[in-house]
Amino acid sequence: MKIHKSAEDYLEMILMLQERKGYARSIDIAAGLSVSKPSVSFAMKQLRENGYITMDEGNVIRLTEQGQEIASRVYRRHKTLTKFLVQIGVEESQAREDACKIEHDISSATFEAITRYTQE
Amino acid sequence: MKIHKSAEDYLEMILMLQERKGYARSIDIAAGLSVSKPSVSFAMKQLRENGYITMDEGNVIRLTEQGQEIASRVYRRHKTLTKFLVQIGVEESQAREDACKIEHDISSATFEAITRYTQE
DNA sequence: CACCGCGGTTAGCGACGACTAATTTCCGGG
DNA sequence: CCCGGAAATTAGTCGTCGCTAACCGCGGTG
Repeated sequence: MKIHKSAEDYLEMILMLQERKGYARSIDIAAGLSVSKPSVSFAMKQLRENGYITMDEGNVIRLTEQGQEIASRVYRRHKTLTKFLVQIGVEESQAREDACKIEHDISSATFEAITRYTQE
Repeated sequence: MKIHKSAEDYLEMILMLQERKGYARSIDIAAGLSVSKPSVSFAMKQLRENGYITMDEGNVIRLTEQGQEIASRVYRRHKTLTKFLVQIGVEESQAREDACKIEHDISSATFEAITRYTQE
């Protein structure tokens, strides 16, 4: 399975919810990403079938090792990009919004260059 | 009509071809973007119907004022982003590739911040 | 003059990701 | 015990974007 942008977004949101609330359910993801419940349901089915997440009886979603890896990578990019944008003068919420889109597109070379810049 | 990423790419490529070769035909666009002829044909139909381009009897494609505006904006972003990435240490061809994706996503606020940075 | 190739187009198909509407399942309170 | 609400799912639809196969029209050349 190839991981698409939307799948990365879903995995990232699961991680964010775990940090923020301690758990993640489909409904929370729908709210967090402003998509409909069925969209989340379908996406979770795909992620489940491909071994990126598990769902227990209470419908709580957990990341598998594979899922965790992707989620972490995307989330790290998200934070770094946001920080970078703020640093060059973009307003916080705008920075977050743009980071959200860019995080899926850039090569690791570019990400590393930005990381380097941000740390200076 | 809402202009999508793909439409932006087509318009940008038309502008690039005009600069590089003096004219743009569907077949050149297909080669430039690595897509099939029918994909270009269909895209040109949309752009034509929505007033972004014209095609003369020789099938040469020209940008209308509206089309020119979008193409220029995207192209400007493309160049600025590439320059920026190279500046922070990304290898040229990688920079171009990443710029190609980012150019569609960033807000004007972010673009302006990057422009500012690049000029310093 | 007949043929071939190039460029463009039409028709038909598939993947993906979103949506709405409707159904299922479960749980807590009256 | 029954009902209502919350969460998840299924079914069905749509829009975007790509593709292949097949066809059209035109111009140059043997």
